[in-house]
Amino acid sequence: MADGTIYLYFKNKNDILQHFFEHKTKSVFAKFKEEVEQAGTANDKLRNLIRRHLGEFQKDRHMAIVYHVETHQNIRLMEPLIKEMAKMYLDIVSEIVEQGQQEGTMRKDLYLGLVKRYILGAVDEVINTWLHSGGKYDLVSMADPLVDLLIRGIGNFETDNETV
Amino acid sequence: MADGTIYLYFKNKNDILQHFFEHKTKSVFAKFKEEVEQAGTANDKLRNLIRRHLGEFQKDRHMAIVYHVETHQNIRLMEPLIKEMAKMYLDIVSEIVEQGQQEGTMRKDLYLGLVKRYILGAVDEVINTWLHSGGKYDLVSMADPLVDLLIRGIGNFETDNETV
DNA sequence: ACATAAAATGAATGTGCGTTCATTTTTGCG
DNA sequence: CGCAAAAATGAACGCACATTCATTTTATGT
Repeated sequence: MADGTIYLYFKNKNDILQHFFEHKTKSVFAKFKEEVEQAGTANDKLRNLIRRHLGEFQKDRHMAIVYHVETHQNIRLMEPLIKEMAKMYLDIVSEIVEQGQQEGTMRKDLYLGLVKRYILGAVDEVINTWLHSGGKYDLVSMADPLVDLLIRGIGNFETDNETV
Repeated sequence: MADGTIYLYFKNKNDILQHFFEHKTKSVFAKFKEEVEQAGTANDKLRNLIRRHLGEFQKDRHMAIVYHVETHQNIRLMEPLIKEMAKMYLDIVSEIVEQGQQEGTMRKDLYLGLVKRYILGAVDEVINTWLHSGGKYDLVSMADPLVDLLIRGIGNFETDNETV
């Protein structure tokens, strides 16, 4: 494809990014929701979500790079779209956490906005590290240890009371 | 200051960033270490570290912006310096976690490399959200709730056995 | 096979940003 | 002051990258 060809289909670079993200976002979030629906417990939903999140970014490195550059730019070309994505992620996380709270498996005293940043931040950093390693190792294998951290934290709170 | 003046002191833009980060990194990590030394328990050290981390980024918005843009660029101008910073952060986190493990307040089964991404990712995301909000609210006030999440996670593991 | 429309091409142009350097301004000292 | 050295200036340059458009290539229908 020649340099100018793309301008027959898109207005400018911003427009290209806009359409690319809009398309990709729809497709990826549909998959996220699928994963969440397929699982029963909130913990399983979170695990599936993050596995899929890492999986999709591993599968499409170009998307991963553009996403990471764009979301951390000072002046973002696609501010509204990125905000919409953040909102969608918040919704998914909220749904999972609220279910977990009803099940009694997740804490009641959680500020959902912060939990979303806590989860998305950790996932993004894992992806970022992977990207800058040149994508040598399997990204999805990070999912389970990461989810374990997200749910249990780094603190040690003995689970069994069998200490006699 | 005129456009060209800075080139009397630095070779090029890369050189400017290099020196800026080198200087800033030294100063900030010195403060981090101070915070860690001042606290007794591992939990307190982590809380101090993150308070100071958020505090320093809040105090110097320009640094925060450049840091966030640079560390997420595809081709990073200062790859080695950024890697060095990541290493320093890993060292601090490792030191804290290892102390916590000896105290019995932190889990023994932790992969330190992942814990570093888990912590740094969450902190970075909190800063990123703050930056894109225009820095309207107090960033440091996020420290305590965030540390609580990092240590305890989002899972609900009843602490008291007084049920009955 | 030919005509016409549709699509693609890539050289040329515009633009923003990093960088240079001849000139101007400021500083320090007798 | 006066004068030389040091520092600062900002117009001008160059380069990378976004964009345009006259021309060429490909597709479609009769």
